[in-house]
Amino acid sequence: MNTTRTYTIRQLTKEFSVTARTLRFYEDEGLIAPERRGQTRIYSGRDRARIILILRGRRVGFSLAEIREILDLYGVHDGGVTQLVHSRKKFAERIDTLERQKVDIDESLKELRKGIADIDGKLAPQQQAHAAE
Amino acid sequence: MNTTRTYTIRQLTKEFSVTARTLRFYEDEGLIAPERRGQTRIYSGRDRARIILILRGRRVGFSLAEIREILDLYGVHDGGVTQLVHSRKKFAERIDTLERQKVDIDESLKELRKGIADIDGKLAPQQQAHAAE
DNA sequence: TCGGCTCTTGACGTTGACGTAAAGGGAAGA
DNA sequence: TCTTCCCTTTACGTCAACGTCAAGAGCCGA
Repeated sequence: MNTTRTYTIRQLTKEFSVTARTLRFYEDEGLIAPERRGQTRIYSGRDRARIILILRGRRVGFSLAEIREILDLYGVHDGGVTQLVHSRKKFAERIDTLERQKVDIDESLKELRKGIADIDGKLAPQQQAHAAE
Repeated sequence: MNTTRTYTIRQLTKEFSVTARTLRFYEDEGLIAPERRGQTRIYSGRDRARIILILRGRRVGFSLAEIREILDLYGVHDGGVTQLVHSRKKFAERIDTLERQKVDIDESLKELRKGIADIDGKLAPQQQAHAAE
């Protein structure tokens, strides 16, 4: 396959709508480690995949420290049983927080939809044909 | 009903596991406006309800500025049609971002569960009875 | 009356996640 | 060769969301 495909920093900034500063910052923080051609960074498909995970983790509210921890977990699939059990626990913790978060989101959605319903009620006291956008 | 029930700052900090500094900060930012008995803050049931909304908004990743905007929307149920339509649009925007966020969360959950499955695979190559915690 | 507790208002400090400006290198096209 | 990009590092700046003193007021039981 094209596991040999590489990317420049500029390509990735455009693809993901982030600045070069951001990608360099993630590198400083140890979240990615692109190779170099001379000075210039060369991002592999693996780097790109990690960036996708990082950005999604960010969108769901994880801090970069938490994201780094999760990324590290994916790498530790060797190591002893103790390590594996520990990693499993960490994964389970993240799953729990995300599921709690889904509940919060559903609650918020309920509130917001109630807000819309209230408005629609005041917006169409007599008439009827004005539901969808 | 007991709409007359009031709360001290200390009670609320304990109930919601936040510091007094946080509640005062939210007041400075215009998110709540408790009354005063002399110098001391007296929180009403309505204040408490707003705090619940604020904390939940925070958990789902809204900034305080966004939360304040949403809270303001709930107050503007008067005003002209233009206002109402504008509020409705804002509500709809928030709903959209939350639904996109649910997708992100589901994606993350899939990844994390895959991580657990991988670990379980390496953790029990021969034996079978070792699933739940 | 005196600690001790909780409340208050400043006001400066901190942390995370970058933004932004300065100064320079290398390649490519006019 | 000169200008123009895009790349780099270094380093100080910024913004949100509080934390952390400092200094003082009010009240309550001993």
